[in-house]
Amino acid sequence: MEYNVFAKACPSRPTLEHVTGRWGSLTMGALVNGPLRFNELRRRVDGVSEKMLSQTLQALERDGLVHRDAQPTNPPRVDYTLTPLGQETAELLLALIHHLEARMPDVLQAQQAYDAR
Amino acid sequence: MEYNVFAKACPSRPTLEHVTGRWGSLTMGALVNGPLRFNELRRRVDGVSEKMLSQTLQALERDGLVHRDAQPTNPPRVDYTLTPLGQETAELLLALIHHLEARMPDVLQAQQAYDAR
DNA sequence: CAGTATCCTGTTGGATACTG
DNA sequence: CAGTATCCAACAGGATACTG
Repeated sequence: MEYNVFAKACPSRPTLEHVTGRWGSLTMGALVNGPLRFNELRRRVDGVSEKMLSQTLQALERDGLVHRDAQPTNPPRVDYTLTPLGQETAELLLALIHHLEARMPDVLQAQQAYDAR
Repeated sequence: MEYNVFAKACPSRPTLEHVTGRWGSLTMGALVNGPLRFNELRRRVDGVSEKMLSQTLQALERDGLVHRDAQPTNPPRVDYTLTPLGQETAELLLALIHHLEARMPDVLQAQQAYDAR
């Protein structure tokens, strides 16, 4: 069986969207250096709401990319970790992110040229 | 100057969203093997509407990732190409896409285990 | 062919309040 | 702390019709 993300109904497409989506990519990226708790993640992923972070983590957990470790203590403590598959994925994502960050001067220049037309 | 996509106001964040967004990633991926015309792209990126493809291409062109080459003929002919920066970016994106496609069996298994809880 | 314009619906997603 | 529940505004995005 071949998976092809360019096909509308391929099951890989939702997963790609979870990984590359607005909050998915930043969440994966934030976890690449080790486990984080819910509110630590919220602070790292600047701008995310509780609701969206929760939804994002659930989708990534369901895809087997993130592992959720809840301690039944009071107050509760939940650590989020990348699974091995998630770690590999996050590293590819980070390569993309770092590449874009490094080339932002070029991007900004292109935007100015475009807007000046 | 340092760019950091995890910061809410960093100019790199919109660009990351263009590249990784629902249609951006597929559009970049479709162009990695060479130029395509508008309707060729539409067929490759299964499910995209004219409107979204047009918007996506404009955003990517503004970021300097895609080059738009319009011939003033009748009927019109427009070729979309990746810029050198776009080509580098698309290759990193493709690495991610291919990795996910290859690991989809693991993902589907994780989803089933999650849903069975 | 390569779009743009318009309309309209569904989803995204933020704010707020509340729970274990 | 780590969420869930609810409400609502904004926007994404599809369908259709039209233009150069």
